Amino acid sequence: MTIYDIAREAGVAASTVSRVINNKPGIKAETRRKVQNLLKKYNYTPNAAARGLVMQSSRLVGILIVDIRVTHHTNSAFLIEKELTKRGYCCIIMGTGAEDEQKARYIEILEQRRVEGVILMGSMFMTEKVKESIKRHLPEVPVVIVNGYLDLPNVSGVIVDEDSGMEQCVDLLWSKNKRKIAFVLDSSSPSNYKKRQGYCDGMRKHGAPEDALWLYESEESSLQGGYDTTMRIIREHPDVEGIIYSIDLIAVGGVHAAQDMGYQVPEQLGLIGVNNSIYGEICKPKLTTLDNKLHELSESAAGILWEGLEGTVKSKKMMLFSKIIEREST
Amino acid sequence: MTIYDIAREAGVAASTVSRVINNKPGIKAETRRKVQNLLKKYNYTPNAAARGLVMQSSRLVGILIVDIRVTHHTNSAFLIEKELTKRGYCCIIMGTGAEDEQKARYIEILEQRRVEGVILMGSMFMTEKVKESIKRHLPEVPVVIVNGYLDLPNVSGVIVDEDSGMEQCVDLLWSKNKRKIAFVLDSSSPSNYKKRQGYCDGMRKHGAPEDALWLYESEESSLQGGYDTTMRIIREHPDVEGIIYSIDLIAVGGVHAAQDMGYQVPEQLGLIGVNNSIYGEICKPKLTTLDNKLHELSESAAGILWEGLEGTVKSKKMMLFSKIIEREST
DNA sequence: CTGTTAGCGCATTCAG
DNA sequence: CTGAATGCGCTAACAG
Repeated sequence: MTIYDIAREAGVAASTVSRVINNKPGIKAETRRKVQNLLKKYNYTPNAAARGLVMQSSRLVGILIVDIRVTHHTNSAFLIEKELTKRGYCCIIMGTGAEDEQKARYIEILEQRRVEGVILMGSMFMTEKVKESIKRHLPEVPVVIVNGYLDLPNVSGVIVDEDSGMEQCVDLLWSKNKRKIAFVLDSSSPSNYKKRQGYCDGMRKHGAPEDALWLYESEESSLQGGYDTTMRIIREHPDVEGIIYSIDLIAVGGVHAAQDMGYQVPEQLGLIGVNNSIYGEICKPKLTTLDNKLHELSESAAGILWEGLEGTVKSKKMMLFSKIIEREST
Repeated sequence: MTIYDIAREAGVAASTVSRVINNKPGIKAETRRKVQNLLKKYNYTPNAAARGLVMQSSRLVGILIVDIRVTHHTNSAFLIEKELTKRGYCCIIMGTGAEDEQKARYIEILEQRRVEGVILMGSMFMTEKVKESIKRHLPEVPVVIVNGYLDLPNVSGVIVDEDSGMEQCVDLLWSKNKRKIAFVLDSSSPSNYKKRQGYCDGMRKHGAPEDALWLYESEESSLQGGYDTTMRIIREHPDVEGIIYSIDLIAVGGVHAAQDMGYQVPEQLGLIGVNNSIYGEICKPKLTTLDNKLHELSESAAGILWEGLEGTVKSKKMMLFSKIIEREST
């Protein structure tokens, strides 16, 4: 069903139908009514591709997420989608996969769809290949990275000070007389490296020698990964007094391991996660966590993208501040 | 940058450029090379809207999710997207919101984008309004509902026997000498009503009188909701011996409430959730849960949609069987 | 092997 | 107030 089909049956020209569809003024009430009836009768819906082609605009925003199973990313996407949908844009969410190749590939796919704005979810998009792909395929379109940044004229970033947040976590444990503190990374991402850096800085600030920096990496970013890694820490350092994890989920695995090994949490061993996620609330004892302000991050990102969509595209960098939520595990 | 721009600079016709782009045979190697160089030089990418318009095909599949924050739905979407992307389709995921109006609205949006297939995630899409909207806007396109079904010629459904699964949960508690069993609903959805039905049937099967059917509804589908509802149950029925919840998350809230009230789980009070989610593994004691076969459900849905995309569209109905994962809470 | 032509469905001139 | 003509970027049929 096209406007021509409608036009023919209504005995008018296609342009008249188009005008009715778009609520343009200057149509006789009777004609309008007649066309509208036909529109309804045939459940006519305009073809977005054709319309986008002639209007030179798609009203499409792409949201790229490395792994849509990751709760804190979909939570964020949810907020952003709500915000942008309210403002008349159509959001399409896509899971890219972790490979750099794929992330770059999806940026090209977004160009093919001629999106007018892009949200990149997470620091995992801070790579050279992604940067190159944006420069190549979307040099004029506003792009906002949630918890990341790339130095390009059309790319903005909203980041959170996870490094200094981590320092505060070290401070917190230190204030509870925990001195032997390990750090566990769940995966390789710029955000996680920043956290690790914050841990190291915090430890050094308190005068800890280099060999007191116990750095661990979990095999996988899962409950089991956190469990296994914590077991390893306890085996290698039975005198450990505190462990900071790069995300809540593996921290919860750590809580389980500590309990299975008979360590009292928090008296004997203080545990901290990151994200202020539901996992920390489910856990028993409830997990102390670094709130990295996901909600505010998303709202800011949506706001900045909105500015870019409406006005002139420019690069912007914004920082938010994390905050410790102290619960029962410290 | 269009094929005309490329054609002009290459000194050939646009159709030649098109042929090169689409790897059609019958182009002199030299011409092909010359065009390809220009294509690369300008980072040319075809406009999907224009191509879709002339080819009468979008290679687009829409995945509708009521709330993209719900883990078991995004997990499912992840699997489906992976499957369909592998097969050359571009998946766009959208969060519709819970209102019936919105769900129907998004179906229209999918028609505008001329998608070639649709996945509806969850039984929440089993409503008259959605059915009407499909009939109106997508009567020819293959639609697959994950854990649901609508009686329309182009709609298929993969469902799981959550009702009989629930009966088994009752059996399990009964076998542990729990007789006073309550049931908690986390939200209104056909899937949840089926679960409730299964609970009722199970209780009756064991000869429980009607007034032994303790039906509860949580204010909200959250940890807190499960906690509060469980508190209410304990207050109203201090002699309760078992509680079955429609999803893991609120069951975990129940575990917390039971512990806070000094009930021994599982000795005194047996608790069961549904979904076999990570929440149940985090929880202490670990939650017994009804595995509703999310993974298989998703794979089947992707498979059925694939058949519809490639062959003739028809309606199909498929049933999978749930299975109890017994852990520490029963 | 390549160019010309037409048309996908729509919005927007410009006439009338 | 309405119609005819044009073009958005692309592919395909038909010539040559």
